[in-house]
Amino acid sequence: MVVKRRLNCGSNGFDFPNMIPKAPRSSRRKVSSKRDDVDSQTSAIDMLASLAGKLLEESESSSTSTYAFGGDDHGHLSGEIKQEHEDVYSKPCKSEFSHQGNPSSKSTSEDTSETCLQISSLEEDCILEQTPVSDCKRGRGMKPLVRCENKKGDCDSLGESGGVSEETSVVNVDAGFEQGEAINGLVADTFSVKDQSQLHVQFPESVHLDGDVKLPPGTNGVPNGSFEGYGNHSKLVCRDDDENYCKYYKFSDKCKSYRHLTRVGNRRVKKSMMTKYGRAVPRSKCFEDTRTDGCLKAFHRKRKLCHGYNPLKHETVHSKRRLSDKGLVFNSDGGLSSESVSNSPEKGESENGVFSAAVGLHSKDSRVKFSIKSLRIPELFIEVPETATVGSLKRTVMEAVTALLGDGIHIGVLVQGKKVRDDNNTLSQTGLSCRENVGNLGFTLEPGPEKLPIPLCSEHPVISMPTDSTNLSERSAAAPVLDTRIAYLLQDADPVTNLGNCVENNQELVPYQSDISADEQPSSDSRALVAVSALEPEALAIVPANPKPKRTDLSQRRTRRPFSVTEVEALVHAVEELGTGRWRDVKLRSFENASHRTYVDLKDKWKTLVHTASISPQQRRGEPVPQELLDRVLAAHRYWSQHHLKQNGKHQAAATMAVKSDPSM
DNA sequence: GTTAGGG
DNA sequence: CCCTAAC
Repeated sequence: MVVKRRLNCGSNGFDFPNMIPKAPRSSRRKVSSKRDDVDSQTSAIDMLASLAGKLLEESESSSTSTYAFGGDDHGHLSGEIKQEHEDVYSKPCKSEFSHQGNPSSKSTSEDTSETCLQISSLEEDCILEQTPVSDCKRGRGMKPLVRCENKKGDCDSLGESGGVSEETSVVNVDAGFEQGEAINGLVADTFSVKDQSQLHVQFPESVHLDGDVKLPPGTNGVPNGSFEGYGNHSKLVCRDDDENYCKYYKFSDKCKSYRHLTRVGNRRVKKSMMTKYGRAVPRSKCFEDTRTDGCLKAFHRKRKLCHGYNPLKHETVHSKRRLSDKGLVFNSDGGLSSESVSNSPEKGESENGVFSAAVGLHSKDSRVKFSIKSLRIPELFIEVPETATVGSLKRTVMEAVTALLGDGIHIGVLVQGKKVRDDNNTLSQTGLSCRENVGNLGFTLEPGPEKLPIPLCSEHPVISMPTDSTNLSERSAAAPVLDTRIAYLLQDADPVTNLGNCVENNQELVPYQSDISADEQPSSDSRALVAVSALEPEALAIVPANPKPKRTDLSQRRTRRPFSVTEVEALVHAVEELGTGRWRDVKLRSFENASHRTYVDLKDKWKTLVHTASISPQQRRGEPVPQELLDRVLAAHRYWSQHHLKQNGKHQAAATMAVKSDPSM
């Protein structure tokens, strides 16, 4: 049988954690009062659960996986998860998965009595498919195999739809990445983009399951990884005993089936509904905020919530792109680390991530022909919230790649490891006229040079090591406050000398926004993004092939970049001296290097500061601004309000005087 | 291009 | 942060 269920989660696709039922419906209602309307719909999760339940019911003694659910007094689930190492693909599913109400299921799986639950996230929709194992083995994008064992019947969905009362929930997720790279806890393996590009999917520590996840001895999984890769499959085990987390987000509307079931080990977690590069939230669908802290409410209030607006404070999708081990790392928490860029496109290094510029160079007559096999996309590090769906992940990657190749990226040329900066030189002048140069030519993808960010300040001189790819995620995870998006700085080293240096500037990058991207990116040359190793003519077309990234709507709005206290202080100070109404001067005076702060921004910020200072502290949100600063804001505001009046009066008076004294006027 | 103010 | 009007 093939149970195909469209969850209509829009671009959200699946929320794996949410696929695991965890609490009795009764208790869940407590968590979410708006679930009633959901119950009427047979959720895909129920389906999943039932299948998994069946499966596990039968193999409960097999102890391949034990997810003991237990409910606490609050209806929370508790339990432990043990990793299952059996390869679901190498092994036939052991359950019959005959789902009630879907007798047909048996027919298809009759021969083997094996059925796997196949979940495909396609395009805008989420599709759950219950298919025979054989189908499960088909190489498709993402094929999570879900097995659920629901102990104590806490997995109501399981029990309900599957008639199973005791089982364990284990979601085996076949990452489905090319070549079966598995998502592995914090770091998913490479994601092949055009064979060579790599995409590392990182799940922030914050979204990892807490210590209740037990890994069997010998497991090399990440302790708190929500995904543990093994072989070609990543297993996702979730445990939910935290109501808060459960309530964190909930798809409303059509996405009700997706509830966040995982628990986060600590509160440093940033939850995100949006991806950096794309949307974790379907454009046409919104999350239902069930929290009371207003954190999300504020977000939700944004009218463009579902239209690509990125609430940075909730962002956990960290998109980074870097040049192999020494490249750039873009991350969503405002950081961009320009790791030492390999300036020597040596051949044969593609395996370990070093981009190679294996560009075929042929010299015929006076013509030089290039054959670029493929353009390599730099490593893309994308940190997504566990609530992100596979579909959104795909889109995120796609958008990231698209953005990379968009007009925000320029092509750089490397000859013998050196960047050719003079575009006016001929190839022969550059040394590209003979066969000896084959292999010495490289191309890089780099941000446009026209917009170079400038160091804002040195308050957060965070420097990460080139290979410290996890540092960013850790740092973000460790961010004490949800919206600790600091205004990072950037060491604007000379592009040339920058090569080989490790530089991080925490400029926020929004690659999918070409304008922003280009704007934010530090020195261009140091940010060579990609190099090539190529050879397929069509690959070359990649660059021009993406003339129109989906940024039409995404680039509409700039990324929100909350002012840091430091910035506020600088603003206040400037206004104190210059007064309001001279925003351009304020900008030039104190934010000249903050390319992302326009004088309009400063003006707006001042406006909000005045407002903030006027309201009670309880009503304030976001990163708290020292009262001292707010006091100064009010003082300055008052002062200049009067002062302006005086000035205006003077000016008017002066003007009047001038008119009167000047007959020509 | 700036500034001011509403959204 | 966006948009627009006004200068």
